[in-house]
Amino acid sequence: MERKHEVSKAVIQRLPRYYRNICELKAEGVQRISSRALAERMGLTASQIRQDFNCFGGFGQQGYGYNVEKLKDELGTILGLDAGRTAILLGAGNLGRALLNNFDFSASGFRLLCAFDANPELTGKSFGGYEVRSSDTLDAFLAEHKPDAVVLTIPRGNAPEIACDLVEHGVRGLWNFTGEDLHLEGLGIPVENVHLSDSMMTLCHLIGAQH
Amino acid sequence: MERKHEVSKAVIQRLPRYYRNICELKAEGVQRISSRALAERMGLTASQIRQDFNCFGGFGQQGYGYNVEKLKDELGTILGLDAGRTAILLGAGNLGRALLNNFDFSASGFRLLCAFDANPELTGKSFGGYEVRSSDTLDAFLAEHKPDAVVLTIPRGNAPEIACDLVEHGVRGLWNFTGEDLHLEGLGIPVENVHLSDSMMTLCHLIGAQH
DNA sequence: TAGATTGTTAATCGATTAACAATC
DNA sequence: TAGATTGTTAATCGATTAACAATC
Repeated sequence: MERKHEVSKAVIQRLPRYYRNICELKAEGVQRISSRALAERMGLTASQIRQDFNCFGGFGQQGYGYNVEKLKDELGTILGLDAGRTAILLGAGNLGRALLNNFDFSASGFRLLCAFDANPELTGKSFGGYEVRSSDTLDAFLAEHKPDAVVLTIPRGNAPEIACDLVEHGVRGLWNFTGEDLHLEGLGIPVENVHLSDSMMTLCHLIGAQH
Repeated sequence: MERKHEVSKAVIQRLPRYYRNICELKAEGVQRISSRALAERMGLTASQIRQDFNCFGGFGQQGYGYNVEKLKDELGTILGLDAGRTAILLGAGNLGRALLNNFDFSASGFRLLCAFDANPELTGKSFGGYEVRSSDTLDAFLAEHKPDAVVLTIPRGNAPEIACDLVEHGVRGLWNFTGEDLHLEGLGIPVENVHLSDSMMTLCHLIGAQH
């Protein structure tokens, strides 16, 4: 279970997809699966799957394969889905409200505590069951509840300053939708910069590149 | 401008990010930039940038660097943003409506024609200026307007069948939000499978992996 | 036991980086 | 011209695949 050396970024980025597929298998009632069968299902090679899993210590069994239930638990633990992480959302505009209303935070390992917005008209309202509080109360909230992560759905502009400020107040990770890439790896703070348009542009390119 | 051999997936996935940064530079009034300066800004190496750009033919100038305006145009053309692609959206539920209301399709190279939904209560309504039509009229619409891409925001379940059906009706690319990975590369159809939760799970893992 | 499939080492492949001649 | 910076080839690095001994 202890990982040897550093696990490469390529492997880590495949973990959620593994987890998703294993959850599907479990839902389908499958109890065990070989690297070969999983590879076929996911469009990977069996070798790669075994290499990837072994970054975190072997949890298969020779001659048998992988127990689906156990694998799901192991992957969930590696991803930290059971670590009880907490998050808040900053910026309850269109995008922020869409996430509050629709995104299943708990399925991604986070308990969302509440949202914050500078617009006083939103204060006290709720979306998706999450209360919007005044930005004025943010610092006090951070000090008291120490959320692990912040979902940044504020407009771009002063995003870098706000991000630094959050980190200084103890925030340990950012899910950044501002459109402005943030890089706090130097501070040891992971950031996921989300750019939906990147994937749509890639599609645009690939459509043109069709033979 | 003609590309030699096949351009690797790694390069293609960096294109939107290049484009974004070059647009920012142009907005800042910068007229030329060297691979070195761009590398510093983006956290890459100058070597990689030159290699990447040269996949599509050199558009720099020795001793000078890259002209920002020209680079923006070249990257835009490579991405196909000026190719006049069209798209429709299928499934005007919460997620579909959030995209209709908020996502800037034209900035990603697509003119969104309209949306479709099976729910008759939505027929005729508009979101973000896009009309929702009855799914019953979809096939006729596809035959007449031949959109290049479909934004799939229907619930998962029969997504694979619907995807195949769309492709048979001439659709050339999918932006897939159903949560169920679609792989139509075998048919030569590019698909962008979007999983927002993957990035949130990765963040969850990385927060736990902090030293 | 025999068959199957893992864990792990070695080989291959591809992508990134370094170096430098070409040239603006 | 001299200086700067590209385009491109060669070297390095890392990730993927193949192979196989270990073992359930």
